[in-house]
Amino acid sequence: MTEYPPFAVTADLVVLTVRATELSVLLVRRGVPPYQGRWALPGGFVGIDEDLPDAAVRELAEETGLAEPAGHLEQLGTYGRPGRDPRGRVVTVAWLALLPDLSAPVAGTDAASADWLPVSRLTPGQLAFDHDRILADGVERARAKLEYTPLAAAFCPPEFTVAQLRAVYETVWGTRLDPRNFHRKVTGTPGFVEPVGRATEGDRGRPAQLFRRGPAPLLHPPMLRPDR
Amino acid sequence: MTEYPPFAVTADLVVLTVRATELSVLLVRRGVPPYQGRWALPGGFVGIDEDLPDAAVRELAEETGLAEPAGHLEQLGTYGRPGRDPRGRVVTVAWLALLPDLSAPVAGTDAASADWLPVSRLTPGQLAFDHDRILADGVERARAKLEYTPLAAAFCPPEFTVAQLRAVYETVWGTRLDPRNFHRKVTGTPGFVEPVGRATEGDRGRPAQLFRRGPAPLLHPPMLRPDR
DNA sequence: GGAATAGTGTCTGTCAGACAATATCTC
DNA sequence: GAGATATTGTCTGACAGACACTATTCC
Repeated sequence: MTEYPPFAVTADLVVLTVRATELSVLLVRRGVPPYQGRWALPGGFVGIDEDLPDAAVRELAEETGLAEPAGHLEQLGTYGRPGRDPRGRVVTVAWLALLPDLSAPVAGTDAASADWLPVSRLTPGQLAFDHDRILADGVERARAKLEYTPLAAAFCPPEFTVAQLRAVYETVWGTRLDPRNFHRKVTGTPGFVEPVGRATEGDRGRPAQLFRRGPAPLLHPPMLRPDR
Repeated sequence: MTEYPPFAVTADLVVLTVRATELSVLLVRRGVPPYQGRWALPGGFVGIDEDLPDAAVRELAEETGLAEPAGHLEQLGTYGRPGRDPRGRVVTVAWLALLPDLSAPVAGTDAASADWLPVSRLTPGQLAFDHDRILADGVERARAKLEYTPLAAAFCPPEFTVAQLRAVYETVWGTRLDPRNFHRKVTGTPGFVEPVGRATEGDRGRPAQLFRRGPAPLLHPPMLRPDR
């Protein structure tokens, strides 16, 4: 392999969640140069014998203390502009993870502090490397995928109400949706959600039915985003 | 950089076109091991100072003798399973290109022979490396994108008729579409296509109006694929 | 004129947006 | 009961599928 230009390959993660009406991203504060002290996407180098998805799952587990089963993980894209990392030629494979609100403090094994930050409160140029761009691409991918996949449920706990699911759409899209039309759409699309048979208790108002994520891989017809 | 595991990075291309009612892919016959004599996606190593999109454009130009302007090029995904390349740890960034039918023989600078092969006539396991999988992902991406983008026009020459555009959809999707409903949909969706003001001549039947690709980046509402 | 292809108009069913009405809880 | 939230139902307009019909060319 000495005949081919040597690259380093990293796996970086755009981990999104919905908490308290804010779309938030998991960021770590860098403890070492380059970009020491700056916020960055969690990630790290891919092992020479490690498969790419395995590296992403490993980094996710290391940074969130969470195994993958809940939520959703998919490849987002690969970023490799020369000069994007001052340490050398580093190509990063970025992954998009959608998780329910963990609320519990993020127990990363890394010494560096990690925290959830609302996407709306980040300013361009605030993140290390080209992570602004990667984050923007991840958010846009998530917004688009809510339209034609049942992936919004990945932001919810295993059992959720229609209102919780609607809050996900409203938060990620930054719009308001009519609760009645949304309810009809969600419960009327085959395979989107499945009724659990139980209802919430103790909240204000009429108890809401609980649902689980359904088996449909795609939404037909899609959930339409207002405007556009 | 000696502290990080060394990878080789390649750029591979899924170049699709529509010719004579067949969705076809540009393949090269490998002249050297590994997989000598087998068909493979065109591609090659990324230079140590070369940006990833530049490498894709360069490979496309080398293999097709064509500058990019016509058609469409986007990143498809990155494949890096250990063992996918017997030469060592090679991660490949795959790109999807959609081009009009060049018809002219492919004038690649590579000595290896290159040719267009109908996607439908390839059998699993026929391609080198994991290129079967990459090709399948590319075809699926193209099929999906025809639904919600005006990208079908990337398969057409700069000026085209509604019937030509319909033939693209029918070929890529493998379905038949009602010419009258299709015409209404295409001409009625703002920004999909723009009339040139001239018509075809010399063909059998009533002359058809010519159109150019319109400015809309997305189709709203989408073009619906029959069944599903 | 006949065959072929382009384009328009009509009917109907599906579905989204607007919103009234009802159900069932907490306080 | 008042307030809040969930759920059902109704009306209407947009649009896709089916398909009759007209327009314009080549032969």
